[in-house]
Amino acid sequence: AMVLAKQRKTNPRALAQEIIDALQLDGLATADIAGPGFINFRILPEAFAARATALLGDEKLGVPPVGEGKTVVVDFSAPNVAKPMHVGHIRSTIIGDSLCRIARFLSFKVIADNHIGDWGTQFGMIIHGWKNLLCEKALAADPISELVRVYRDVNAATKTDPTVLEVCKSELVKLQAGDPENLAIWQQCIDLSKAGLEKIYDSLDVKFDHWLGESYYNDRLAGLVDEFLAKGIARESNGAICIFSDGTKKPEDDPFMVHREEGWTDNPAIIRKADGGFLYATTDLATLQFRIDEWQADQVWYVVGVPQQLHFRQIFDAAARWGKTGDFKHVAFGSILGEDRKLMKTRSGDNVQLTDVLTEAVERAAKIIAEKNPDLQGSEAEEVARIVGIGAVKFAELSQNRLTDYVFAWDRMLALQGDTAPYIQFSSVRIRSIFRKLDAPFDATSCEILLNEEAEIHLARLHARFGELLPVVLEDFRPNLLANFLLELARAFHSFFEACPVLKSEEPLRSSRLALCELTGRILTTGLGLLGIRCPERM
RNA sequence: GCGCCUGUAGCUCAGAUGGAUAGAGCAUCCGCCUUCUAAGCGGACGGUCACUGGUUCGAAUCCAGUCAGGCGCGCCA
Repeated sequence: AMVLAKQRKTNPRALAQEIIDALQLDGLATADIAGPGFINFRILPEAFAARATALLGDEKLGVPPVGEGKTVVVDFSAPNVAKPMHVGHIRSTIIGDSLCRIARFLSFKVIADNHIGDWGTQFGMIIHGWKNLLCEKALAADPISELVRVYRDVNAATKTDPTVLEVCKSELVKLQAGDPENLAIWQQCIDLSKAGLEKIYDSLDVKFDHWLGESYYNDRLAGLVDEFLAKGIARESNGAICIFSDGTKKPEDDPFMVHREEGWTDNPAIIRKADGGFLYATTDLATLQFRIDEWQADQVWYVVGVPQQLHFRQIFDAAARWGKTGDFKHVAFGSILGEDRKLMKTRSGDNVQLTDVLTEAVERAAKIIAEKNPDLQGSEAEEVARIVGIGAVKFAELSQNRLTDYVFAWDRMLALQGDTAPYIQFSSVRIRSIFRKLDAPFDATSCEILLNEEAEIHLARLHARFGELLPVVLEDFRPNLLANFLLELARAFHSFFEACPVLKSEEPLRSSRLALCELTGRILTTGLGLLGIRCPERM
């Protein structure tokens, strides 16, 4: 009551008492005054019990359909073809997939689009290498590695021999002009790369609705530039076609202005090079147009690293001037740094590959399973190792704030102890174990939840929070809030598990506790599912 | 030069709209398996929230400045 008391120039504690006297809490809570004028509401256990009981019959677990009627396109992962996915790609892929799952659960119509880099200048080198350096055997064994090798060798050759660079450029020009041979090579590269990518996405349990890469928008780019010119949004400068500031914003808020030693100066987005080629910005604008016009997108979320922030500010600004309206968000994330605290560069080549991380994760999980639960054998043990290992990697990523940079470290990414997915999965396993011991089928919908022990009340309090939390997660695109909530719920369950016997308690307590277990299990598995993490039956 | 992100326990990190004694995990130490899976539970230890000012009854949180790290700023993506 302190803020209000100040406005009214009255005593805060007295005002708090007035407020309390006027309230009708109807057995929902008690209220009392504390400190300088806080009003503390204590929700009664009966109120939490009623809430939890109601949730037992709710498919959506109290989550409101805030996305009803809205279409959102989520642009994430977007690797370049003919290059392996390294650990730097993991954030976009995992965060983006999780946002898709959460948005769907909140009743958005979600379109997951993998905007792969399948039309870059790198194809000049790849095609030249394909024609001259390709080893068929190596290509058959591991296509992406061979493509990378070829690319690297050509790239190295261009450094020493300028004629190689010229040849590469002419291969690129031929490709862009529609030369059948080069197009065929290009198409093969795409197909081989996609097959490799699909394998990783399968193991990560990540799915896309579309794979509309850069090449898909090729034939729209020339028209787009013409339109920007005709509408006066872009103009020629030094031979290139550029979008400049429209002068409506203060320079410091204008993505088309930059400050250098000499003062504020133009910082245009280039949509056509002096040589006639198109760029990243051109493709992105064409892509945005397509998503709005063809897919009727109300929102577009770009799950792309923080270094591209300026690019997206320019794209969104240009789109607005172009008349493309919608709610566009750059869901930026911090960088994964190497041991030297420098950004992991794609071109440095010695980055840790994503497949190696995933393989190692599953192996470490398998080792712990063999140690902790030797009863698990064969294919079941392998399946559990995959669920636990991959889950741990995903959770390591999703449980932290997306904007913080971090130094890649195996042990941190692969931790299976502590605040990790396995901790949460284990609580779900304990719940399933209880239900396996049950002699008769249990129907929670006809149960009433009773709360007496502190551990029970704590559980029910968390149950009530799930539905409130999920919309907040999407407000700022912070799946880590969900991850942290699930840790809290799992922690609360483990405490409950130690303190409150379920099967050995007397009715009606037994049914109540079974219902608490069922509700907890449903929220845990649903919540982990929204992070793209599965729960095993046993572990 | 200007802009964006980050700075919290020995280490790795949480801390939504400003609220009361700043939280987890790892590590260290002490307890708990004849009871539903000990990948667990209970407890201890550990902090000038980078620094300096300001706004406020109240600041890790908002504002200004300083320092440190990362990133970005015309024809790559």
